[in-house]
Amino acid sequence: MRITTWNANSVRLREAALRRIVAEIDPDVLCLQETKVEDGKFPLDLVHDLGFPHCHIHGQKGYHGVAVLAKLPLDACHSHKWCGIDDSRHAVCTLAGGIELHNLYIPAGGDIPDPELNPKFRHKLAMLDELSDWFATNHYESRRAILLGDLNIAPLETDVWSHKQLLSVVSHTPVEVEKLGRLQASAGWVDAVRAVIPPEEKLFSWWSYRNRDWNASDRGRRLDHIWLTPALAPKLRHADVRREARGWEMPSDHVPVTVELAV
DNA sequence: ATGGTAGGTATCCTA
Repeated sequence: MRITTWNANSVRLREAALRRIVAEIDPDVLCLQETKVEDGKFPLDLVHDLGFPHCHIHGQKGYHGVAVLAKLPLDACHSHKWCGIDDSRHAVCTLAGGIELHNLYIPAGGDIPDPELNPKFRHKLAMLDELSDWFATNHYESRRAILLGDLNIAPLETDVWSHKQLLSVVSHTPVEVEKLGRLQASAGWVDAVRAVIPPEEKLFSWWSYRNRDWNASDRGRRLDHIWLTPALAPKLRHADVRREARGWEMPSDHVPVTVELAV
């Protein structure tokens, strides 16, 4: 089973990219973030045409929005609200075989890395805390589950183009990395991509639109992740971060990240 | 140190 996560940055503008993801990666489950569309306007015809008869969409007008597209049936689809804010940032589905999939879009957190001064950064840290408590309380460590999505944090030094220059840039600050570590510990989540691609290698999944030549300057960050609970980790067979997708026509600023599981 | 681009919505917010 191949599972792909991709921050589409507006699903309605990415028909060509979606067709390419299906043609070149062929995921069984495709999880999207930043769909930026309310459910009534989600391009369902395209989803079915792409070969996904099943989906769980959870969107809102203009901002955020997550979706799970699947070749096989999805059970117990629902969504979560965090920090008392009704943003569309989390979709949950159970895959055939009883694997629970959590598709997350963590807040980017604004520009100022100070929770006192910046409510968006405060929200980001608070959501990480709530998620950590929730996964620990519900004993996910003993379950078969997948947590993936745009977590908007690059935890390792090799997950950013310059560790030193990004230490006070939101996405790589020590306080965020510590809280992401706490979330990872909440169920013993295994970073599936880094289990395949050595942590010593630089690896990015996002490049800003603001760089004139993203490929040459290569000022990227690894913001998109796929994690597995310990029970599922032995099933991991392959992982792929599709860097070339950043160079496609009408690209998202994020590229697809995929794992293959022997289930 | 600054500003650069993209997307959605309504002319400014977010990333």
